[in-house]
Amino acid sequence: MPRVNAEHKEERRAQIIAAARTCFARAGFHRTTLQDVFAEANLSAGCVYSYFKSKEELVFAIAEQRHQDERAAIVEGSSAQDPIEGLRSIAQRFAHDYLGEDGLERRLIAIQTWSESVLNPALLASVLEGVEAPMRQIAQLIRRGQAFGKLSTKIDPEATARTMIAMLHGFILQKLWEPNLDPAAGLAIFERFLDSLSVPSDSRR
Amino acid sequence: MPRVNAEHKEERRAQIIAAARTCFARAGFHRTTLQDVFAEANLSAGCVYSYFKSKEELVFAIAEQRHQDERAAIVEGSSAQDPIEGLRSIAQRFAHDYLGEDGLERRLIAIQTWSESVLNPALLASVLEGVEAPMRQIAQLIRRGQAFGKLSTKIDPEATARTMIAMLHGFILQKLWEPNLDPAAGLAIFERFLDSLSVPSDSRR
Amino acid sequence: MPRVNAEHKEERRAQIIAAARTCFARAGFHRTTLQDVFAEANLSAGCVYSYFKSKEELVFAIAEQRHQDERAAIVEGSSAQDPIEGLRSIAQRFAHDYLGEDGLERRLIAIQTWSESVLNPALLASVLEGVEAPMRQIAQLIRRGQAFGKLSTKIDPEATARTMIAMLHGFILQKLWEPNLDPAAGLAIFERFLDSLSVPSDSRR
Amino acid sequence: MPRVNAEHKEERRAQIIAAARTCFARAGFHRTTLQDVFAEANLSAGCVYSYFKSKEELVFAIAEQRHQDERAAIVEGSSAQDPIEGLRSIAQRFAHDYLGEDGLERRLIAIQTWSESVLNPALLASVLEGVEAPMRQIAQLIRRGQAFGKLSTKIDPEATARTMIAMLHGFILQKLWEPNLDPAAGLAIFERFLDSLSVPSDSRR
DNA sequence: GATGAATGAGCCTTCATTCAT
DNA sequence: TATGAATGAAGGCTCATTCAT
Repeated sequence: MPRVNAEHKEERRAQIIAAARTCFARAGFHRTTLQDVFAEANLSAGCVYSYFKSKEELVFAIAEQRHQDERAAIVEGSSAQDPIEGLRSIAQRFAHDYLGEDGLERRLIAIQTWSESVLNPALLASVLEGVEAPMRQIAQLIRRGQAFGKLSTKIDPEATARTMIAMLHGFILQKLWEPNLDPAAGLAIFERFLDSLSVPSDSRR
Repeated sequence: MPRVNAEHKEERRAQIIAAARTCFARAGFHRTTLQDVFAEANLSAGCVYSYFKSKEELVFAIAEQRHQDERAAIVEGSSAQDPIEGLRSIAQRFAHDYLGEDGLERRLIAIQTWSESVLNPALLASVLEGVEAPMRQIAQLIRRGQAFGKLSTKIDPEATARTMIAMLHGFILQKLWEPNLDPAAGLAIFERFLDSLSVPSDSRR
Repeated sequence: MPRVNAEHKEERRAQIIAAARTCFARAGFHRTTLQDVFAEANLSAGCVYSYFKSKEELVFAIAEQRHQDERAAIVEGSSAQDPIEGLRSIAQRFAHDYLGEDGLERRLIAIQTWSESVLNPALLASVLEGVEAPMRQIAQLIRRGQAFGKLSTKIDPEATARTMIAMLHGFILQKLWEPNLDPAAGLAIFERFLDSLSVPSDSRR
Repeated sequence: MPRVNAEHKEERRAQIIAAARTCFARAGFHRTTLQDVFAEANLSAGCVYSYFKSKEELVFAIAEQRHQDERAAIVEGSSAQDPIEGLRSIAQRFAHDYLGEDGLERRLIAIQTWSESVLNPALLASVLEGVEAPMRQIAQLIRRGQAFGKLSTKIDPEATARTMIAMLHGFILQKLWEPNLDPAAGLAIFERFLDSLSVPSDSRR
């Protein structure tokens, strides 16, 4: 029995995924050949194929990984005591990860995934879950904010959450198109948006 | 006679672009083969090639057409007397075109174009112009609204315009992922957002 | 409209099939690469693929062609007045085509087809029809021979036909294994076999 | 201890050959991958490779095994006192092994081997020996039958033996194509054929 | 001896593009 | 101008074989 265990396999998987992310971010899913990935990962075709049985599966694995990361980000925010702080925390976390200077690869993978998802049901399911999980958490935080009297009860938690997500996604696109865009301006708007949802008496910051 | 030729050429171009849009919406840029387009357009390979000298050029032409349509939409909105009404009009026009039930093809083409643009400088230039032209118009309307005392002078016209666009794009993505999504809820939020930008005394509608 | 008509297409098809037969006879279905066929046919990959949409289809087309040829051979024999002469004629025709010195390619294709047919239902159907059509014709001739009092009524026409086919196939195998084998000896045996089926009074030759 | 090792090695070899036969019968030589064989044998790649140094060698070993079995069958028949009984015994033994309901795997291996042998000199040598050894034995029996006055001296012992083998092989093919075929009818014909070779006075059974 | 992860040459197939008619 | 048969480079994927453990 060779000295290869589950841990080694997990490392290889990660190595392949990392290489694929690099390639996909550089050239997109379709323009990236698997040869590119093999070269980037320093692995042979056969080896990569023993971990992912098609290019599609590799694409899917990368989408899944993205959503796992996002879920982790949300859990953090949801644990905040103050729901407003929770919202702010989630927004900042996402803004940092996706709009920050280090987020380029993430952004590039994101848009590829979005674009691919509309033509690939399996990917769509993954993207949907990745979008809806945060949406539910945000709506939940809003509801808690309303219960605590900190957010206006006139707003619809679901629609508001949806809008927040829309703004984030829209900013991701803009940051891709204009790499020098300062995400701070966007965040400021977001704060103002949050404020607009707050109960009048509570105008702050 | 040259007029007839020019007209005929323009018709053929339109016919090819329409066929390509249909194909691209159905299967994406990369999964669509030019033979698919030839079949959809009922034209031969050679004929299509005499109008577009590569697949890339066809993709580019479609992106351009998209932005021409959008520019037309904006001009309408900018001509409104009341800047707030102008903003609302632009928002509704975009919402109708991109979020309505008939907008599916447009949405599919849009996301393909966005995704492609980050890897294709020529396309990026086209997309950028298509995004920034509306943004400038909206910022201009906001500035006029501020000048008329209808919008708070505390807001940054550019950042706000950027946010409006971001929300629209984000909703386009969501409508692609959840085709049954009712954009009305999102629009309501948008209205509330607009309201939040208005001067306090002026709470309306 | 280019100067290409149905006739031209039929010629190309034949050209490809001929090249494929040559390759398959030389190296077998599995060891033959399509590149080999392209080279032998002096055609590009794309061109061949516009006539046969997979390697399997090419294999199938060759099996079909074989059976069409055989059917033609049978029709000849069936038209003979004397049923015994008809049987002899069919046997000689098959012996000439499959056991003669020019029949090497045919034999090689035959055994490849047989071997492949047991693992490929579509091919099996083709082979079965190719075997059973002659079998039916032979049985029919035997029955006519019995009716004319020239063949013993004790023999089962179907089983006898089956046995004649079995002998032919078996000789094809032997001729493949021993290329110098003289098929005349086999034919002589066949004659003796025919005699053994004849009514006693009629011992001849 | 060396005895144990040799025994163990022989067992492993047999285990591998059995697994390979199963796979080859299921999918043919070419469609069977060695990984299929590893799985069927429950052995690792390295282990199998220490017994057979290539796929081709495995194929060859299987062909050899087949002929060893056949030789055993013949020895039995040759030991009969009565040459006619000896012929009948050999025929029945082969018919049972290759045409019986349990003979499917054997038939499938046989046709694969035949087909492969025409393209593989080493295999051809093995097949030839496998075919000619029985043929010689049968011819010998016929000659004994003639010497004993039980078979017509007009027949050519070699050609007749060859014909008997041809019939058997032909029936094997037919049984592969029509699995429900009852070989009894064929055997009856064979008996009649044998009878036809007998001296007239001796019409029996 | 046994393991099985890894290798990489090479196969089948696709499709953007060309050009003789 | 229009046709569509033909091209051929290149991509996804397989699988016989090796070798460090």
